[in-house]
Amino acid sequence: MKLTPTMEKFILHWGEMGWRWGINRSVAQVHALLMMTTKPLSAEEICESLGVARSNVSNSLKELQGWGLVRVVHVFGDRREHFETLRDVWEMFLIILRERKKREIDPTLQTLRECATDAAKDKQEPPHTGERLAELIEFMELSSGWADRAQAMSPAAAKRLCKLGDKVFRLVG
Amino acid sequence: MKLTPTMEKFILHWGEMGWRWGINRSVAQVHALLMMTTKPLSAEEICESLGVARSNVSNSLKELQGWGLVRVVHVFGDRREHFETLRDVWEMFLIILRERKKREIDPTLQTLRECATDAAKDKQEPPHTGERLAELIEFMELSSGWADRAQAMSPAAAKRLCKLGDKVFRLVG
DNA sequence: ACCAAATTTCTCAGATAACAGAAATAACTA
DNA sequence: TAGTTATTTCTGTTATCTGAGAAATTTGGT
Repeated sequence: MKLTPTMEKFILHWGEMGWRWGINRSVAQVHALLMMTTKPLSAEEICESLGVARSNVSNSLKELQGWGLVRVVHVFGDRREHFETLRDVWEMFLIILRERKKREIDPTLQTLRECATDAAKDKQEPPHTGERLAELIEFMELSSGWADRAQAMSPAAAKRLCKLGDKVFRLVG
Repeated sequence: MKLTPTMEKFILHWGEMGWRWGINRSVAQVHALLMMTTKPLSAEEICESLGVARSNVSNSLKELQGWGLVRVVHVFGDRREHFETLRDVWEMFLIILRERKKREIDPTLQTLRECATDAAKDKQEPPHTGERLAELIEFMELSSGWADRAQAMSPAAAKRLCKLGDKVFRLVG
């Protein structure tokens, strides 16, 4: 698996971007590599292609499987596990949306609600604390609702919705 | 500026969440603190409240001003600069959207396009590389378009759109 | 111009995360 | 069951990030 210059460039950039969004660089790079290859790769091949340690690849693949972005595939005549990522960008997007909602929005909403009830009980608490929290909660609840509806869509429907473009925004002038 | 338990809890959580999205913990904490206070705070006060070094606060505030999330305010009879964040969650959201688009989506789109033209030139490049890149580019372009339209909205319009909820999704069945 | 206060920049230490390599475990084959 | 290969877990090192404190600079007042 010798990488072409184009692939290298893409992998480097994807790693960097993933990192900016709180994803480990190696994890993002493994994902990028799998996106660029059609055939499933063994851990060994990923390792060689990216020039990172075997153990690192193993952990990155586990992480990506945890996100549901990478699947194990078996190849005839080969004991080793092979790995592939989803081929549909839209499906990937919806999965990431679902996971980040579960991992970040839901817990945040819960914390905010706890804070709000605490603030309501505690007489020491200045009144604006509750107000600010209420605004945040409203925002997060609406985001949460959108995320739920979005992830309930098929990838094709998501694509269609995006393509509607201006029509959607015209709903609110 | 003694913090109430509720504020502390919120600040800790916001710091953690910001960190998961690639924002420095202190930066997110300063932001959280400013969200929870109505009156503008001096760097000194922020420093004491959060128990971090003065220099750290200085840098965090610079970072937040770079995002456009924090503004300098002057207070009568006080030489020192005071800081406040936006009071509207929706406006904050739109600003973050705009910034992240500028910092991450736009450069990614540019890199992807460069990769695509490189791949088209290079005869060594397997054909599926170009196909995959084209899919990614389409996705990023649509995202980019949505982000542009969203950031062109007023915060109030954004809120209205979110509240429409199901109606939007029914556009695509 | 000088002094004092405020702010920023610089440097360095500590904490954390990333990663390589070794060791251990598991899975398959004969 | 022994031997081989694949995979994971563990451990220690390296790199990176974070943030404190000092030093330098800027700003404002007299």
